[in-house]
Amino acid sequence: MPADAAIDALLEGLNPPQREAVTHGEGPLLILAGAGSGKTRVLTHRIAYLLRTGQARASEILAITFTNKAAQEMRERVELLVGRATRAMWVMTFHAASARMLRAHADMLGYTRQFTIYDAADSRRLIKKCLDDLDIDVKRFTPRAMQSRISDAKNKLRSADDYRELVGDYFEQTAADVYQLYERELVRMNAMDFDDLLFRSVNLLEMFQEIHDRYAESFRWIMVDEYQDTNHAQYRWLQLLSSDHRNLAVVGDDSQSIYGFRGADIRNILDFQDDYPDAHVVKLEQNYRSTQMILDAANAVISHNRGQMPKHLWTDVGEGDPVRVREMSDEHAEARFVGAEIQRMVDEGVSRSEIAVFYRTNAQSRVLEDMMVRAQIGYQIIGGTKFYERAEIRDAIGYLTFLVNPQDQGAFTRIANSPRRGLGQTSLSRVIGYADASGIPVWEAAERHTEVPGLGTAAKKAFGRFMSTMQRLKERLDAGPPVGDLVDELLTETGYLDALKAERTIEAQGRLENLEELVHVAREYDATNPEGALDEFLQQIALLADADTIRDDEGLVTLMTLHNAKGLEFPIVFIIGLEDGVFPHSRAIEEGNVEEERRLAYVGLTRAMRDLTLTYARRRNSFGANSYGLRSRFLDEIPRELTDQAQREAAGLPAPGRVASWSGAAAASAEASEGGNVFRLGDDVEHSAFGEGVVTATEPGGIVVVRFASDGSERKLMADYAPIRRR
DNA sequence: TATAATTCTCTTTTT
DNA sequence: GAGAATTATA
Repeated sequence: MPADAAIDALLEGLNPPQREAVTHGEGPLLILAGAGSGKTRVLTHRIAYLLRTGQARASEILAITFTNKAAQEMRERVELLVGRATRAMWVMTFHAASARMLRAHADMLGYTRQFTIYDAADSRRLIKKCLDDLDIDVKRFTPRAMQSRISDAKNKLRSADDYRELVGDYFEQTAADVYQLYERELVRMNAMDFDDLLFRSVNLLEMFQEIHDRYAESFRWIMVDEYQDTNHAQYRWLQLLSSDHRNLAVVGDDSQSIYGFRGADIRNILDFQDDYPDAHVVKLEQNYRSTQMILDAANAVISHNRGQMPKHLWTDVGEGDPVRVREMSDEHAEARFVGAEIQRMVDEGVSRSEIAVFYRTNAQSRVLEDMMVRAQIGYQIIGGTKFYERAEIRDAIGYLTFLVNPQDQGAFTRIANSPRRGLGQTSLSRVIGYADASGIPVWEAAERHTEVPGLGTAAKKAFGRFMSTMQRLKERLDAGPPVGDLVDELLTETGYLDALKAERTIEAQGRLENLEELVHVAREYDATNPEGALDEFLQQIALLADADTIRDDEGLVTLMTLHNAKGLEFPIVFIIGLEDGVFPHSRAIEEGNVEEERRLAYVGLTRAMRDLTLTYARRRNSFGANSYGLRSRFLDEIPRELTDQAQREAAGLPAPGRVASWSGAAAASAEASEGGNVFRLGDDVEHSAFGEGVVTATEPGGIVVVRFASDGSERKLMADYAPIRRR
């Protein structure tokens, strides 16, 4: 060990197992990192250590994450340790690294380097088209189901032919047909979907020895984050790159494997030691994040899963407060309760950015969002309807895509008649048909519209105008302008902006603003990538994840799904909708995937640093109809002494988590129909003097605690005598 | 060919 | 209950 002061500094402050992982030299390394055990710290310090000790050069480092945000964070933290050398490293997601390799060697696979990356929606549209072309009933064989089969096959590195050999029933037979056509269409359009990025880069490494050797020799040190979420394609990808030198260090936690539905194979981490019998294994079990109460609750829940790798998370930050569990009458009361609690905390000096609310499905965010707006609490929602899924943004990107990739019929179909140019379904099909028949890019077919059989005079004229605009833009593109300028000009020249302005509606106004935002995004890209090209910009936004849009320290409460919460931490966490059927999700229950849901619960619980509140509702409106749920089984897996229910019972209150008995509910509704003075948590009330408020607590003796909107004050009132009524 | 009206799905989770 | 997809109408 070199007695270098800089190296000592690097190891300072690390606990013994962390230090072990950082200083491990050559050979496979498995780091089992419990939640909050400082794995990013270990990874970044390991990279710095390898450089400092002269074992590795920066260009030999490949560090893989799942989201751009995680990659960005890792890059920044490594840079703090080693400075500029970071630039020579590949610190990025699986998909970004794959795309980069594929761009360099696209021609080897029959693609051009301008290939389009299709996101899930693009891919589904193409699958729909394939189904139509094959004359398959999309009611029986939904594009969605087909997409999931195809994606599943690709994640297992099965080509259409491979898949066909394994086909069992008629459904799979059909899926094989669709897969085959879909694949052919993708190649023809010079496009790849997300799964292809991995699949095709594995192809590349397997088929071309010299390319394989080049990358395998170049990346002598490979590090992988969130290894428990890798799928088979990613597994093979890593194997191809690391089998020569075997310097593969993976970090993960089997208890946090939550992407099985997307093909992640938990066996990758469970079997790592079988794959590499000489692997060095380090367990990080000291948690630096949460209180003991929170950890105990999380440990208790996860212990109901079978076959976990044994580990004992512990902390020395202290006992902390019990986990709060609250029952609400419905999802609105639940949202109001969360809002009132957030307001109370903010009044006590908590920053909004310290608070997060998690839920199982994106649909649950709506009620919360309504509440946050009404309560005027600043918030950010991660995921759901995404910026890049809006029609106008997709149109703009469609234009850019078509400019870059003249073979992309999907992009062509999208934009040719947007704004309206009198180019309907029929005319577009004729041009595409001509392109297919003559084996030319659709761009060229549209240019040669005079040769297209069956095209009317009006359509020919419209195509002429449209394509001369596109040609002008293409020339502009070839001059290599900043991407921001190009987007701006494109929207003007194509008449897109004028068409929107002419609408003079509020929606159109919103769309214009969104497009302005896109121009802004492009200009930011230009600023950070002075050499950047349009295809790279397109790749970057295609591979953007929801999680990448999370902003820090903006005084905003963060609302997101439990999946998006992985890897994050917040001092104060609310998890809502803890009902069987919601969480665990009904579909998971049906399919027998409750263990994955439980891991998701574990992920959620362990995000909280000091304050954790879990809520559930007796009644919930889903799909337009009321449904009555039971509290989540996960709640019952938390020992009572870790929650505040036991305390509240001791204080003479009915345990709030247990009021679910329907005698209580019946009594409450009877009271309500008589207009009596029984108030429940989350009720909106009106006081003749203080105005509107919400019930934040009830106490024995008919006392209710009400927070008033007017001044934010909280007052205890006698329900029977105070001048309040339910709104 | 474009719009308006009406019928259907749909809700897990996402790189 | 909302959005997309389909169908009817101009």
